[in-house]
Amino acid sequence: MERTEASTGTAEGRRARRHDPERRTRVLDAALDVLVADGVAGLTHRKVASRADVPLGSVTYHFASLAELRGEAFRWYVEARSGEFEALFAAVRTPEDLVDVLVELVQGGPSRRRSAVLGFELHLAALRDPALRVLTQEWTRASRAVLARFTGAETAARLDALLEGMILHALLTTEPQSREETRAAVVAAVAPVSGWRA
Amino acid sequence: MERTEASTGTAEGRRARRHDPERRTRVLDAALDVLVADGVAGLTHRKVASRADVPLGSVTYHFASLAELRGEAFRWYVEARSGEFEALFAAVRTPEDLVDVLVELVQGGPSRRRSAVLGFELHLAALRDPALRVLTQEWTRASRAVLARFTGAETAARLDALLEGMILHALLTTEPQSREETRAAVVAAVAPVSGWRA
Amino acid sequence: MERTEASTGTAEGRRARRHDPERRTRVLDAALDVLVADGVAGLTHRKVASRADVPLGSVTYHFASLAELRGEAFRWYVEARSGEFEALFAAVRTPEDLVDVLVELVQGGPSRRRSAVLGFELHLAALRDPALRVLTQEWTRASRAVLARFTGAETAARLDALLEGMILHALLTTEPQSREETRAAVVAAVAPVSGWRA
Amino acid sequence: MERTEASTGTAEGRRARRHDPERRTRVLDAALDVLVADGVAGLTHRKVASRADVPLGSVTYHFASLAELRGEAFRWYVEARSGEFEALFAAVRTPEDLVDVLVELVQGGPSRRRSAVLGFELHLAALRDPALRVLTQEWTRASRAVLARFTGAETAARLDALLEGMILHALLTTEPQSREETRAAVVAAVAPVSGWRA
DNA sequence: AATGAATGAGTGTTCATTCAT
DNA sequence: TATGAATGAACACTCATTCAT
Repeated sequence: MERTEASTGTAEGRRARRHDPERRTRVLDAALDVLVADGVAGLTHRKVASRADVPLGSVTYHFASLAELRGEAFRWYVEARSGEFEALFAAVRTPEDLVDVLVELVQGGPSRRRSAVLGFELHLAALRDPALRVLTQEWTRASRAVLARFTGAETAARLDALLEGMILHALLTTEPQSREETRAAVVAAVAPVSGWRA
Repeated sequence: MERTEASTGTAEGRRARRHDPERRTRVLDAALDVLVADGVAGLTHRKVASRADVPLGSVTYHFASLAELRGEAFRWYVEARSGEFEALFAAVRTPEDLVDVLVELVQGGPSRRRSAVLGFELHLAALRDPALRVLTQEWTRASRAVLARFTGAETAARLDALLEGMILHALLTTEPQSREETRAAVVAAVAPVSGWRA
Repeated sequence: MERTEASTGTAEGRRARRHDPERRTRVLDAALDVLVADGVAGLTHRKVASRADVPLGSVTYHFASLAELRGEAFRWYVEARSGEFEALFAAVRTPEDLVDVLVELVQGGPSRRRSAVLGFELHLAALRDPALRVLTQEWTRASRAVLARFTGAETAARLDALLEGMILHALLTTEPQSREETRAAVVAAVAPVSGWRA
Repeated sequence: MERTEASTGTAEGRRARRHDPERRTRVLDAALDVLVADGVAGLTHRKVASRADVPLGSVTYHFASLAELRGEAFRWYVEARSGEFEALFAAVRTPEDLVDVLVELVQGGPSRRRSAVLGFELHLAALRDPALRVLTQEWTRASRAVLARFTGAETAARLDALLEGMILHALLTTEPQSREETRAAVVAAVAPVSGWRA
């Protein structure tokens, strides 16, 4: 179904091909929009259908249950975010570069908010849904792996925790931490790095 | 029921408190139980009533809306947790004591799980409900104040973030961090303390 | 109950007498306010209590049931309105006076609206509640009696119907009838009066 | 059910109408039954569902809110009644015919009661719901237009008001007006007709 | 006499899910 | 393949009414 390109030369095949995956991802994107706006609690077939501008039946057709829709949406998110995360560090050459990127990660404005909110929604949902825990573990593993390339595994783990906490606080506070404080915290967490590896 | 009539002060106190507070706090405790078990999304009048073993109408009588019930429950939790948190550090005399307490905070088993889950539920809910943000700010302020007594304000802030992140990871991971790693991370975060203050 | 003045010379009787009726009528007035604002369907103990600024229990204490409250409120209204109606015609000396008063009755602005709305609420409620029908009959009898003093019984009946219909239309229309049309209609209905009687 | 499949035009027509209109109109009829029996105040989804013998969900599916259901039911009623009203006057040839029809309209027994009750319910509800006022205006316009064909606009308006008032009184009184009195009132209201037009 | 507490019935509405087409 | 119709369970909330004090 996913790779029958050779066999789907007919008009019908092409049409189906053209419609279906487009639908699916549009629905998943809409689901993420709803998750950002209303949280896991507010995710409903109807809201997703409305936001994706597809019939209600289309959502239930593509996703057997709401749990599946939620899971697929979060999977879609983790994949996308892992890629972005990876990309962020592609240009890091020096410890200073690393710090810059990490500070930007925490202080990142509204553009980063969506991603951060989805991350915490996923973490909290995973607390009760083992199927989602696969995703949080994958995400934790991936992000630590990226950090570990520069800092080693142990520092990566604590750095990861620090970032998570700082981002959560940044989302909620009305008096945001100054860039300097954030930088100082990041530097302190990265500092113990004995040998630079990038 | 918990006090004999003879011991309950004034007539007003007796009349006003005969039925109410027992009910109210029992309902709030039940609400927290539901929040731990099913999250903010799963908080319903019915579940709370059932767990508190009171009629449905009793919940809606004491709390005008579900939002109010949720808010009061979280307020109740923040108050209680602030007290516990404060108490944890009462016996801290040396930097080593401080580290011990913090490690215990992160590694703390099932007993701490309830509190941690409620904390994250509150944080996520506060993202969308300004009324709850008052509580997260109060909680953040209070916990940092306690830490700052030993470490100074700036270190307290980053320590707070680190703890938050580590606790969140601890809740979700299947391969918990070793006590040594946790200790190392905490020590590193506390280390910059120039002058000990306790 | 209504005429024990001679026997209630005691302090208790006096106190009850002094507090009770004040409360009662304030509640009844509040009930009429609610009836005007929200209709018979919207009449609830709580709304009445709130508008009268008395405790909920006070309403249920003075009126055994919602039906009783409704009935007493309407009775209060009919009594008051009958008096006003009577008074309106006190100064009528000539057929021209009569017409003036009737036109004013129909065209009467917002001041008359409250009364008109209550009247129709009562009529419609009486359709299903025989207890209220006593009141509509009393009101119809009283208003016709007043009119009949000037026009005779038969003309009074049709005049009454005409007024009722015109008032109802006036309440609902966006393009109100001109004063001249109203006057013409009233004159035509009064005209057949062979012999003037006032 | 009312049409054989062979007679229902296009495929689209058939598919779209297989289930829906039967349901929808059955629900609307049931809603009118409830309105007659219990008034606007007594209109509930559950009563309607029960009377229409459909599941509760079916009512909320077809009508997004109770207000919509109420509005659609009244619209349905106004359309039907306008037709009936129109038809009543189809055979009118002389002023005497007109009077006969009008008298019948007022004196009309139980058969007319349902219609009259719905009319007053609509009028009272329209007092508070602007959406319904569209319907009362349409109904007033339509009925006056019919009358005006025989009497001219101005007489039609006052005739309309008179009829409304007489019908309302007829609904409520225990001692109904005699046919002769009704006839006399109608004749007097129609009399001013200068030139007969039918 | 007066009232706050309490409760169970009932309301409008939302929703995930199923199913016929 | 895709979707509108349909449904029954559950929800937050309102309320008349009862009752202990």
